[in-house]
Amino acid sequence: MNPGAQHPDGPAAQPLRSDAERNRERIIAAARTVFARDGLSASMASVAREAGVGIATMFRRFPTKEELVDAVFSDRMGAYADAVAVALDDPDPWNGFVGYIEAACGMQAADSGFADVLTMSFPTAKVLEQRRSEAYEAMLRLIDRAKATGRLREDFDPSDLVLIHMANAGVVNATGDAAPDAWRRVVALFVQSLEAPARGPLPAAPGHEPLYKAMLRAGQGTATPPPGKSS
Amino acid sequence: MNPGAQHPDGPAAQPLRSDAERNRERIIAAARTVFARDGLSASMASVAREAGVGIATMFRRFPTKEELVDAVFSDRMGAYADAVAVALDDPDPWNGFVGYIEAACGMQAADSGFADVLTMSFPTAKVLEQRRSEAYEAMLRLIDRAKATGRLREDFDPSDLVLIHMANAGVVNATGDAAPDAWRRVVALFVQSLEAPARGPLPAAPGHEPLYKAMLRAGQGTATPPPGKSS
DNA sequence: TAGCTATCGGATTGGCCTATCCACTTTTGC
DNA sequence: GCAAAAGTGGATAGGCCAATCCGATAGCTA
Repeated sequence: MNPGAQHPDGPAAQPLRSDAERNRERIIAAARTVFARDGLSASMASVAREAGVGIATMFRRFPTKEELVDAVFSDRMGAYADAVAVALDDPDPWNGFVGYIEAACGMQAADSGFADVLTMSFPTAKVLEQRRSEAYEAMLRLIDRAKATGRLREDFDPSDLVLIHMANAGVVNATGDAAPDAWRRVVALFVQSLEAPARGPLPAAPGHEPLYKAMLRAGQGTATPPPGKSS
Repeated sequence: MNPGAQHPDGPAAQPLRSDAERNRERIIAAARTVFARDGLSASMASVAREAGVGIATMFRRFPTKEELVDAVFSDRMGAYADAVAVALDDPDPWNGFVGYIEAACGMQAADSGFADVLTMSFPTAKVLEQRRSEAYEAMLRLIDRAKATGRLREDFDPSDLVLIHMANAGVVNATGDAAPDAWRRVVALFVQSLEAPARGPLPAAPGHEPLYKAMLRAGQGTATPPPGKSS
């Protein structure tokens, strides 16, 4: 796909040898499959198995799971950001807002790994977090536009979207293949509760810092199983 | 090896020796603590450690995790059923309904293990499932009453409560201590979307069988890590 | 109190996980 | 073609987990 330019080191720190590059792509493709099926809790070993490469190759290319997550999901997060952009183009802001929520939650339903990514934070996954924050900025505008038309309740907070993704992740993970469309009903309920006029006040939003801390903690957990943690 | 057994077989199939009974209580108390903190994914070994008993004692008393779950959560599920009963006593059915949802989700927030229990099914946990179905029956009446007053939307389905619990479990598990009250806001949104008149149609409810299958699958997973599962 | 037996709990087996090491193979540049 | 560099994957260490075995211990009953 792109010759140099892997992740953090820079555009072309050192082009990989052809077979190495091939294996790298195979690993990413395998991870896409495995993470989509099993979520981010899938093991590095299972990805290597799926890719048909040795465990060592896995760890040489992606020393931490965060780096793998970055490589696998940064483009999907790009698609997520695009969905926000599309929503911003909708002449009807409320319509755009609703369509965006449904699209975003649909992406969660289609990919367990991405469902996890949307509720976790990975500080070292630079590209991924960059895309995430692009999406976030656009989302703020989307929310403002929707509020301006008066169809989105005034007390809606951007962090509510994170909560919705956490809730949706819960539904998606719990139902899996057994009830693959259950999330649609839940999301529809959410959307209807967001339409103005509000039917009542809401408890205070958790605030960004605590939520970020929660997402961070969840992300850390993914990296390495607790080294020591007894009583 | 084990002549009588304790709970499911009857009140006192074979009274345990005093030290055994003491250990049994210690294990249950420890499990209450550990499950509340770590959810049902906590290991049997960690419960034994917390209880200060040997691993063997653990497995002798509770050969499967389901039996332990039964012993630990059947009384909490009883409290859950009581919450429904209390709600049924409320002169205002809608008020009772809303209070019940908030109480139930609050129980999830206060106990990660119980949050899991409400989204999983454990066929062999007889007492627990008995209580669950008692609660379910009462809940059906609660829903009918709330609908009869016209304040609960007509298209509300009993299975929606399961979905709400799955969503709430997602929020509770994701936020943890970092944002301990986030669930309140999510639940408030849900409640407002349930009040009549409905603001729009909903996608079809998933139906009980698929949801039950989902809960069953989740419960199975808890018992034993997949014996074999490669591609 | 004495002996029988239920019960205890550490050691152990076998599985899966993360992570590293090192002898062998492939690619690349000349 | 050929050698050096880059890359590969199996073996392996160390950890946690479920589950079982068996010598030691503690409770119960006569």
